[in-house]
Amino acid sequence: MSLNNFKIYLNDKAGLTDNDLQQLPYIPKSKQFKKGQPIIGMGQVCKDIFFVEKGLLRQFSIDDQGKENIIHFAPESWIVSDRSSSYFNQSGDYFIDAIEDSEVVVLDERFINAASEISKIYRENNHRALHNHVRNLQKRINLLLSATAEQRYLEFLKVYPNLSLRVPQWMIASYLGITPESLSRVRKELAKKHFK
Amino acid sequence: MSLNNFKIYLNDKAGLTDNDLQQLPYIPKSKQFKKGQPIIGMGQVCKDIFFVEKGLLRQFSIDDQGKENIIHFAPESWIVSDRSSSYFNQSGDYFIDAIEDSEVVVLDERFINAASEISKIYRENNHRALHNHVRNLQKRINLLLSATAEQRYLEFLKVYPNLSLRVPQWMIASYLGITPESLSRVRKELAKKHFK
DNA sequence: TTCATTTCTTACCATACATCAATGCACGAT
DNA sequence: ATCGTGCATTGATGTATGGTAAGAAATGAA
Repeated sequence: MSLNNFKIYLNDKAGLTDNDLQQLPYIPKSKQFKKGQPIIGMGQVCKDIFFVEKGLLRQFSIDDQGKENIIHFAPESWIVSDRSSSYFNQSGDYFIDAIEDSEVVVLDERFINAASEISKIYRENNHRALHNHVRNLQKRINLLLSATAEQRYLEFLKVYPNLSLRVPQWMIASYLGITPESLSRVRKELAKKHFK
Repeated sequence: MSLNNFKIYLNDKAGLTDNDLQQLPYIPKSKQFKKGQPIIGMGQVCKDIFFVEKGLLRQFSIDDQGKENIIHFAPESWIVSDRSSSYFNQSGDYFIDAIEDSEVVVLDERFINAASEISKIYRENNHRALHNHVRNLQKRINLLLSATAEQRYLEFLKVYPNLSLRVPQWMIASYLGITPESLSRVRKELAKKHFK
């Protein structure tokens, strides 16, 4: 419960000084989530931002055929939220749940608004982070438009190093937009290549 | 050169009052671009935002095999920019060019920063617009992960109504992540279905 | 207009990935 | 240990989309 990662985030990424922190309405606490436990469900309006102190979350949608599509993973020190829902007050299109037992800091609207009021730096960093998010999403779109399953898998390994062992393969497959069977074959091919 | 759409944008979408406008360092002018003319090239650092007063732009990247991938189209009153490049001062990953003869308002860093300083509403709207952008990108990823070429084409028709006749089919195909030949076949199938 | 170039369509075959089904393996519950 | 359940692998086959090539149609230039 030490919230080390979160403190680093507040200082380094968010840019909030100790002085700023004292002006906030409250200091966020973390919540525990068990493996498999939902953090938000589809259809809920979600105004919170989730900071992952420890563990691993995933954000995904479920399409008409009932198939899960994983938008992204969030390991330690990453942030997730259903921004579409939070900003437009519409019911969200996404689920978030825990892949591992996780410790998550929940930042609600009040906290975020207060931090934005208090600190220009926070505002700017927030904006920058959003731009970075857009950058990543566009890159993902590019890959989905043009890359093969193998290329997308290799990119996944780059974007999420160390995650390939923590995430079950069928989830990775879902993230890549292929079936678990296909991913298995891709991995087999890659293994073959590396022995040559 | 009346900049009607742009004025509507400044008032309605950006939320800048007449008073705000007078405080700005300058009032942006529009530039003309001929069909096919580049607006920014890959590798350039781009700190500008482009508002389309009239005409039609596209944003795209070019992958290793030299294939163009269209990220999105921007008809009248839409905005494009290479946000990844503008915010991180890195060379951009994208091209923007004109699909039709176009009239484009170029908003540079100075303008955007000034407007952000002057108006809290502008800042908030800007932020909201970014969130909306993220929402759209995520939706696009979802489609690319799970939908067939036909479903993606139907979605394109919804997102960009009236554009299917203005954009050459090979560009639509590029946006959808399929070949022009496949799009041709998809359209044929759809026509067949509608006659029954 | 006429000619040249680009875009669209169609046909045929190739390929990547999906689907289905069977098997094996790991891990937790009892 | 034993069973059950979910996950990963493998093979056989199906299907959507890609690649190539040719001709038709549209567009643009002279």
